[in-house]
Amino acid sequence: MTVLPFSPPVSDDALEDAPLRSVSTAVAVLDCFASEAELGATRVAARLGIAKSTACRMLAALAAGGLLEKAGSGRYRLGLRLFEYGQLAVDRLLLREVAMPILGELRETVRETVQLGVAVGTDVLYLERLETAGAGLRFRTDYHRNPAHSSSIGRVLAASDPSLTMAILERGLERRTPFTVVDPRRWRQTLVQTREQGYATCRDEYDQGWSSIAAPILTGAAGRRRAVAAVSVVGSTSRVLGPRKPALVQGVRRAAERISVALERASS
Amino acid sequence: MTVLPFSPPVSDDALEDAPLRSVSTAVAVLDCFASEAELGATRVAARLGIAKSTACRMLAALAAGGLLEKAGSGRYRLGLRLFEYGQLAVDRLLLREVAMPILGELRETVRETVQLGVAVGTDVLYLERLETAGAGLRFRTDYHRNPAHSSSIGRVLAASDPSLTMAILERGLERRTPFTVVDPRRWRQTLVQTREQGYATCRDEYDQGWSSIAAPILTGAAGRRRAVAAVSVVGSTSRVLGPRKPALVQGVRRAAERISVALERASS
DNA sequence: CTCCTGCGTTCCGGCGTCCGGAACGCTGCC
DNA sequence: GGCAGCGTTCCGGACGCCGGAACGCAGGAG
Repeated sequence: MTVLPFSPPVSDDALEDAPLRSVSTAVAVLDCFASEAELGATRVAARLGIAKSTACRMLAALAAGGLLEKAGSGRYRLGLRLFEYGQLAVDRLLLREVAMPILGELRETVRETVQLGVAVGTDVLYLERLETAGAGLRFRTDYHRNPAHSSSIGRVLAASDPSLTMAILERGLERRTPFTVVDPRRWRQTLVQTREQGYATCRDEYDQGWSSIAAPILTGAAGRRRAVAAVSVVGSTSRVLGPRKPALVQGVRRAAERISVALERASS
Repeated sequence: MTVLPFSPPVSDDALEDAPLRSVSTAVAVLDCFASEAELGATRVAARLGIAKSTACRMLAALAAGGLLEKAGSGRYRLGLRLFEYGQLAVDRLLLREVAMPILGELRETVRETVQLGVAVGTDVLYLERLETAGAGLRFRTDYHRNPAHSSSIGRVLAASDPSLTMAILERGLERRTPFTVVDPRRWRQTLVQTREQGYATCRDEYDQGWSSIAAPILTGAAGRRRAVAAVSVVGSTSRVLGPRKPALVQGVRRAAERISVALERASS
C-alpha cells in the first residue's frame, strides 16, 4: 500500500491517437456521465462525434460490465459497480487509512464538518468528509470536487507546489461569489500568506456564507517537504472565522501534523 | 433521478461472446483489481488468459483514462477517478438522498454504527455506513460487500424476494464463523421468521462477536410491496442483541419505515 | 385513430485496428 | 556476472469493430 498514487495526469481527452481506440472511447463515454446523470445513445454519439450505432454498442458493453446501468427508457446511468471500485481505490490509500481516526477526533474537537482532500489536475478531490450531526445547517454534501483556487485545501496544496500554482493560473480563476479572489496577483498573495502562517483560509469564496480553514499534510525529507494532501474544517463563516478561529486553526494544524507524522511512520 | 437502478445483472464473466471484445476485456481487467490491490501485466494476462502484450495495452489504456494509476514498479492500481465516478453514481440515487438524514438521526438515537445496503447479485452492497465515534471498538470499515446469506440486510432482502433467495441458495451458504447458518433448511427458516416479525437479526455469523439488526425499505403498491434496500444497526453482539435489543429493533424499523414513506413521496 | 418524429437497437460489408508471439531493456537475486 | 522475471515494444495477419441504413417502438399532435 502506497501513500498516494501519483497525481493523475488527468488525461482530459483520452480520445484520439491512443492505442486501444475502442477502450479509449469507452472511457470517454463514461466521462459523459460526469456532467449528466442520464444519457441515451444519441446524445452520447453527438457529444463524442461518433456514430450512433457505436455509441449504442459502447453503452451496452459498459452496461454488461456493470459500469453503467440501464434506466427505464433505454437510457443509461453510472452503475453501482463504479461505487465499489471507487471505495476500493480509496480504501487502499495509506493516506486515508492513517488519516481517518485523526479526522474523527478532529471532528469531535471542533464540532464542525472536516474534510480530507488531494489535488487532481486543477481541482481538489475530497477523499473524506465527516459531517457533524447537530452543528446547524448541514453543509452541502453533493460535490466531491472543487476548483482548487477557491478552496482552502487547494490554496494549501498550491502553496507548496509551484506547478500546481501555474496550472491553476493557466486555467483561470473563475468567479463563484462576489468574494472569490479572481485577481492573479491577489491570489498569489494568498499563497504567500499561506506559506508564512502555515495554514490557509477561504472566506465565502465558493459558497457565500461558508468558509474553511486548511492545513497541509507533508511528506518528504526535512529539506524537501511537499504537501500531498490537506485537512480542512468547513462551516458557516461566522462560526469558522469568528471568535473560534484561533482554536480551529490550532485544531486543524495539529491534526494535519499528526497525520503527517503517522504517514511518515507507516510508509517507512 | 430514480429510486434505484435495476439490480445489476452482475454479469460475472463479461468476457467472451460479447460485442466490443476489447471493451469487455478492459472491464475484466478492471475486475482483477477487485481482489488485488496492485497487479502487473503478467499476472493480469495469466488471470484472464490473454497475451501479456494485450494486458499491457489494456492497462496502459485504462491508465490513460484515469481508471487505473501506475504504481512505482510498473504495476497498476485502481485510480481515483473511479472514486469520483462512484460517488457520482451513488449521489444520484434518490434512495440515498432521502435516507441520509434519517440514517443520521438513527445513529444519534442508537449510538451504534448504522448501514444502508442493497443487493447486487448474491451480495449486499453497503451504500452508506455511519459510524459512531465513541462506541467502543470501531467496526471494521474495510469492506463494502458481504455475502447476503450471512448479513441481516441480506436476510431482509431475501425474505421479500424469492429470486434472490434462490440465487443465494444456488451459490451456497459459505461458512464464515461457527455460527454461520449454512443449512439451507434452517436458513430458509430464518427468512420465514424475518417475514413474520418484520425485521432480521444476524448473530456472530459474519464476524464473531459482531451482530446486527435490519429492517426493510419497501416500495410499491400495498399489494405488492418489495424491499429495495434495508437499514441495519451493527455492533458488538452483547450491545446489539442484549438488553437494548427491543429498543434497537424499534429504532431500525422506524427508520426503515420513514425512509420508505419519504421514498414513496419523493418518487411520485 | 393515425401519422410522424424521435428514440434505442440491429444488421451488414469493408476497412482498420487489435491480438499474439517474439524480441528488447531493465531490475533484483542468486 | 548470469539468470529469471518483469513491463514494454514491434510486427504481420486475421478478425472485430466502425458507420450508414433500416427496423421497432414509444410518445405527441393533428
